[in-house]
Formats: sequence, structure tokens, C-alpha cells
Amino acid sequence: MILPDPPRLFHQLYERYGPQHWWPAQTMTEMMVGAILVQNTAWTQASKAVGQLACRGLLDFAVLHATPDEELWETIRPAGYFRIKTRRLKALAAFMVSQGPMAQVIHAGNQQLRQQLLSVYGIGKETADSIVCYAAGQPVFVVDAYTKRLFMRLGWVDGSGDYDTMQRMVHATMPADSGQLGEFHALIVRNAKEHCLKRPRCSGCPVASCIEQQKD
DNA sequence: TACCAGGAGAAAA
DNA sequence: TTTTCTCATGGT
Repeated sequence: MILPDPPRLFHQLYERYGPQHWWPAQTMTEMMVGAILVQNTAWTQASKAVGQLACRGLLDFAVLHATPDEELWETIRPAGYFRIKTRRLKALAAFMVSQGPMAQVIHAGNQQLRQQLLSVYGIGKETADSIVCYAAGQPVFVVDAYTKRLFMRLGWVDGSGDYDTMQRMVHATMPADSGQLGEFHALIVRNAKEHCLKRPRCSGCPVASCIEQQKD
């Protein structure tokens, strides 16, 4: 197994792409709603649904909670899985309404907030960590399918590399800084879309040069 | 036409 | 415990 070096990978990706300015949302509510809507869906589709929710004044958990399912089905349809995602948005809204002011929820310790979010229907590790990192601004690295594919390609994990293993790998070597960890995840997604999905062995890919340096 | 896109939960093995 | 199935749409 090759010794993982997330800081070097981060540095190379950042030098290549620069800051990604994630998460693309104006408010914490919008960010959290977007995290549900983007599940197994391209962001272009999820953002259409977020836009339609905003147009209808539904980017508010109390309002969302009281909105009839049928109205939400129509509003979020572009994001796909509209019935399931309506259930998940309602579950998140119910949780947030029950917790009181947003600031109070967001400022809970990251482990406490993470556990609470994981108990909400429709929120798994990736979605919970996205919210903890990008909405609450707490130092948590988000692992997604791109991360796993990339870490496997780098030889840092084998095929069974699980979520927690990859997350610990990053937490153990990167500064506990939400800005940097959030940027790292965003850069991995950017790189996957720009290089690894279309041209797996293209020249100029920061990951390819990282693999070369690992051989030294 | 088939496949993919920033998952998660439930059911089955 | 692990694997498989289901959920839905739009773009390529």
C-alpha cells in the first residue's frame, strides 16, 4: 500500500484549479436543502429544484414542513426521485423545526450535530458531513464516490476502502480547518469532472502527476 | 437506446 | 454483515 499524502494532493489540485467557492448557496437552509436534492443527481438538476423552491418561498424549514407533498413533488421534480426527496426534505424540516433556532443547531459540536443528522431519515454520512462542513463550518471532510475512486487510483485504499477509513486518512493528515477540508472535497469533484471521468489517462491531470511523484 | 449523475433505506441473502 | 433492489429525471 502506498503511503497516503492528502496534503500534497490538495496542494496540487488547488494550484491547478484554485478556490471552488463551495457550497453554492446563499443561506444555510438553501445549503441543507440542496444537500438532499443533489443525492444521486447532477448539481445542474438539483439547482433547478432549489431555484423553484426559492421562487415559491419554500426555502424555510417551517414553511417546507407545512407544504403539501403534492406541491413539493411538482417543485422539486427536476432533481429526480421527487417522492423520496419530498419525504427526506420533510424529515429534515421536521428535525430542524423541532431543534429551535438554526444558530443553535448549527453550533452544536460537530460530532453531536453529525449524529443528530444521521438519525434523520434520508441523511447518510455524505449528506451529514456536507452539512456539518459547508453549513456549520466545522472541520469535517466529505467522502463521496469520486473520492473513493481517486483514492483507489492513487493506491491509498483497496476496493473495500470504506467511508470512515478514507475520512480518517484525511483528518489525520490535513489541518482541522473547515475551509480547507471543504475546498479539498470541492477540488476532488472538480478534478473528477474535468479529467478523470472523460479522459482517465489524460496529460495535465494533477492526479497523474501525483501518482508519478509517489513513485519517487 | 443505454448509461450516468455529488445516495440512502429497505429487503434479501 | 453484506449485497441487491428501488427510487426518477434529464442530458449525453
